[in-house]
Amino acid sequence: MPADSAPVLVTFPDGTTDVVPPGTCCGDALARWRPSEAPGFLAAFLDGTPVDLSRPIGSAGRLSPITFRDRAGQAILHHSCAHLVAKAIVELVPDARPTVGPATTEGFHYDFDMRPLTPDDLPKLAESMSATVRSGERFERLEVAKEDALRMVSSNPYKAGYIAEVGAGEPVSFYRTGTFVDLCRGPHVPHAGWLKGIHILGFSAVTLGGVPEGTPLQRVRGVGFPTREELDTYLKMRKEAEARDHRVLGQKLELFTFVDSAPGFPIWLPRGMIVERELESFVREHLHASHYSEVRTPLMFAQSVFETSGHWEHYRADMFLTEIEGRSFGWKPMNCPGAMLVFGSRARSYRELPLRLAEFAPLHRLEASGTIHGMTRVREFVQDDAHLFVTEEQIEEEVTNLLAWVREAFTTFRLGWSYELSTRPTQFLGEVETWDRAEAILERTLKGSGVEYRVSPGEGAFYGPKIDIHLRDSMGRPWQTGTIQLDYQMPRRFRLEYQGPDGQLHTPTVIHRTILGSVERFLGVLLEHVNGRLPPWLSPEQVRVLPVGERHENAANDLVAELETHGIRAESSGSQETLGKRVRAAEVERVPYIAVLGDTEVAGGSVALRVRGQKAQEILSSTDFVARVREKVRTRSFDP
RNA sequence: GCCGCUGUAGCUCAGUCGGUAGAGCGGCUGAUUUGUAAUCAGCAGGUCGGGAGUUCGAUUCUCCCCAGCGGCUCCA
Repeated sequence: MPADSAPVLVTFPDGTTDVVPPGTCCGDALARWRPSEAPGFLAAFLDGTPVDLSRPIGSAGRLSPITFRDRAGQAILHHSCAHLVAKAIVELVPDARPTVGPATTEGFHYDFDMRPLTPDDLPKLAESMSATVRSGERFERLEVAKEDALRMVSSNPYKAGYIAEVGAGEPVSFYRTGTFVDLCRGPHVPHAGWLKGIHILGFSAVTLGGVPEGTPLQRVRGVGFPTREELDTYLKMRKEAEARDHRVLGQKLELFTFVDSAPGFPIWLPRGMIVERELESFVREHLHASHYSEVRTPLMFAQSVFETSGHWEHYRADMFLTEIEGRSFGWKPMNCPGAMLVFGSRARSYRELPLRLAEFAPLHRLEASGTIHGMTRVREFVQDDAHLFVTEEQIEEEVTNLLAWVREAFTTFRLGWSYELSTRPTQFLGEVETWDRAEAILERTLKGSGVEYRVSPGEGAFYGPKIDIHLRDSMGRPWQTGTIQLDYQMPRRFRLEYQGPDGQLHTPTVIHRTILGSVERFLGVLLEHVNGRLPPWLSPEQVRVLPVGERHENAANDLVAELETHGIRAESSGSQETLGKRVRAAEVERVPYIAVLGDTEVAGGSVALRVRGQKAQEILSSTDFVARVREKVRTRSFDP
């Protein structure tokens, strides 16, 4: 009996086994194992490799199902959606040349070399895709020899390029959906009927490989779900996320604004300024406890300072430059040069180390016009910045303390964050050995602190490796906030020295670090995270006092005065409007505490308290109320 | 910076097939004195993003610029 006609032993994830006829496909084998769940299987792992359900099982092996609940399943479904988009595009624009269409974290995109898309194309694409979904056409795998594959894509140099990367002698796979055939590794969902929840989110031009002068490709972005209902749920969530946009909230809550004549330069409004100052106070409290000193250095320096720091060579393109009496000056994009000058302002002893210099100065960076984005990407911003001058032996302890502060700070805001270790870039200062040593220290510290982190090779600053902290906004876009960077170069370039216990002069190492990062960006992300409902300690207005009627207005004013003497930001809202309307206004304006005063309260020296977001009221004495608000603010409670 | 789209009152938006614009919210005034998410009425508010062109006439059509939005790239 030939080997390929012998029954095959299949092992399932629960350890059970089955013997199936040769040539049985993965889908059928899985259906025999779990008949009731089989309709949810969209692909399979065969010996750990993702494959189509239609893949025949060649020899004994482990088989497990993939569903949309699995990360891998989502990627497979999303990628299948990308094929549907490509099919629709090619039908609409026959000379469009598809390039790549990967699944992404949220959905998928597909890039095409074609004429620019317009909004009018979208309904046509949607109609075409839904016709394919209705047809339920199968995703059919074709395996061909490399030479044949190259012939099949002769009109598409992009695809030919991908095939060229396939090893000699290896077969190349294509997938056919109806009349559309696309080069693809697979696997795919069994048929187009799986893609009822496909939706195009938008399109845009992208430059191939990030090369600005390259041919722009048209990128179609989308999401996909197995059912229409799941898509609707997603779109609803997305709409809610859009409503939490910090640019909208910032304007509604009168925190900040922008004008056309200062693109990328935020205007902090009075209420926003309160939040900004509270954030700074939060940081300063920590700085004080952790033995930092605060300094303030010039916003501008002559070119020579930036030549010394290395910015002139490595960062000039992103700096605002100006000329003063014929001399070239630059607006500082970072605080480090100033910190170096402070350290160098007199002779230093090893007894002063670690010397921790904090600075909250405004920084200016000439960000490209297409990149500025609300408060999260601006041209002028303030960081909770500091430079720690240390001996090499002190680095690890300082970085460990910083990681602890990261944890404390972000936990206060109930924000989730992630770490990224960025290593030596192609353009760098100093010696490779120094970089290796610095990278090793950071890695050791991260491991020692027991945190998860991702490594980004080549993404370090030009003067040293760094640990970056990332947050995500309401739309899931990642933003870098904090950063901890090691620097052996700048102190040397500024000829900084301290006298060691050995009587010799040594060059200190510097740790550049900011935890919240830019206060602007941080507030932007935070606003989206809390949907504008800032914790009481950060709220510009902490208490709104509402007199029920005219005769309660004096009592309301007295309560506001009482709150203010305790440092609580309170305002009363007169009685011209109905109580319902004023309650609504306070809720819409995200005031954490609403205190209503009517006959009962005035008579009893109490307030009817409505906590933001909670319909239920509570009657308590005004003394207790004041104490409660004070306590929530003092402890920086997240919830009111 | 690149590609596409958008730009009408403080905000959200309608409208003008080319004949200089309207609503709701907000603001102001008045009436109402209200018990927990929108009381009623009146009034004010716009060189329709800026500039040029076509036209008897441009907010509307064309071009240029500016800004915003979505991506790309880059970054705190």
